[in-house]
Amino acid sequence: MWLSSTAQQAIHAVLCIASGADHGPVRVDEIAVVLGCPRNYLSKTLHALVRAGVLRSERGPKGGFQLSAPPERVMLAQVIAPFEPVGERRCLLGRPQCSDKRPCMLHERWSRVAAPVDAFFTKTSVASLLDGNPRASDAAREAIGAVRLSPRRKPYGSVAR
Amino acid sequence: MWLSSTAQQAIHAVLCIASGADHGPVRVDEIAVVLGCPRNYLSKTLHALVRAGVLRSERGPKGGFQLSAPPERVMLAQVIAPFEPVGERRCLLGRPQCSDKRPCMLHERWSRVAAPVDAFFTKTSVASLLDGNPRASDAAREAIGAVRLSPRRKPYGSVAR
DNA sequence: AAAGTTTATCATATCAACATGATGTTCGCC
DNA sequence: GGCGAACATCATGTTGATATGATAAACTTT
Repeated sequence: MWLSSTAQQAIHAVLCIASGADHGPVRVDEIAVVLGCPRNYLSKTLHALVRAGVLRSERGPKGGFQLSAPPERVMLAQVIAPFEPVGERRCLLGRPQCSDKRPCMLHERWSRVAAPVDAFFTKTSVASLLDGNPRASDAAREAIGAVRLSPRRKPYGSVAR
Repeated sequence: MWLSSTAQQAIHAVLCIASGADHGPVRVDEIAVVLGCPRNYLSKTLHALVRAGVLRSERGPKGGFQLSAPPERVMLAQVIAPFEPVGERRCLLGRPQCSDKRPCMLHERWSRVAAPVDAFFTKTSVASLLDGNPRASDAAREAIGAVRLSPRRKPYGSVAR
């Protein structure tokens, strides 16, 4: 249930990128280490976010990924949209015809529960996650593995594992 | 996102069985026609529900599937449990360590949205879906394809498509 | 006991998500 | 211009959910 692992990866990566923004672009390899996920697969995921207009990427030295808009304006829904249908109507029985007009037996009750979930994704910004959350701010930041890097130019391939 | 197609199938099938209860056991083939799904795959799904204690099955003529408890006591959570982790803690970032003690940046906000979803599944009974729902009762019943059968012994293979 | 109906199960096929490795492309820097 | 750093992409592999077809097992009726 819930999000596919790719969508989770996308959110996690975007949070990494946003939290490392003051150091300039963040590289795939850094993110991959933090997330503990395969580099090339992550690369594909990030590129999908570039195509979706959420991120900007630059190649070459000093390259990497950045948010393409201030974090206040980047919503979780945008981040997971390329990987997961967000507001799309889903019937718990899988009936394609299911709608407000032609509801299934579960439709009304389910809608009341599902709507807040949609709202969560469309209304929660990346910024609100970074600095919002008064309690557990530092702990969570640590927990997520905020990119504290960054003696850039550290010896290539020195994976902290 | 949401339920796997197998879990949807399970809910739909259980509603069929419950709504056809007064005619005795409901056969796989009938359900398969209503759901428009492959017979053998459905059979496997239903058998999983038998193993889970949600259904009882009988073989041979006059056989089929029945609820193993009155519909008031069969909750949706039980129905989807064999196919989908229900109350299991899920972190939006996929961090296994994520918990109330060691929350990720999203944990608290997400929990507030996710908890009602869990509650929906654990608190909604099959019975409440069949007769509850004052409005749209008949329409929904029709829409779901309630098993109105049932001149049992209708010519085998007469698919109403 | 034989025939017919129904669920149970096994072997296998298909497809999409997830993942890996090799190679191409663009950029900054000397 | 040439080198190396970084993203981009391609070909391929792995895995699990979904599906199919054949066969076995259990039951009812006669």
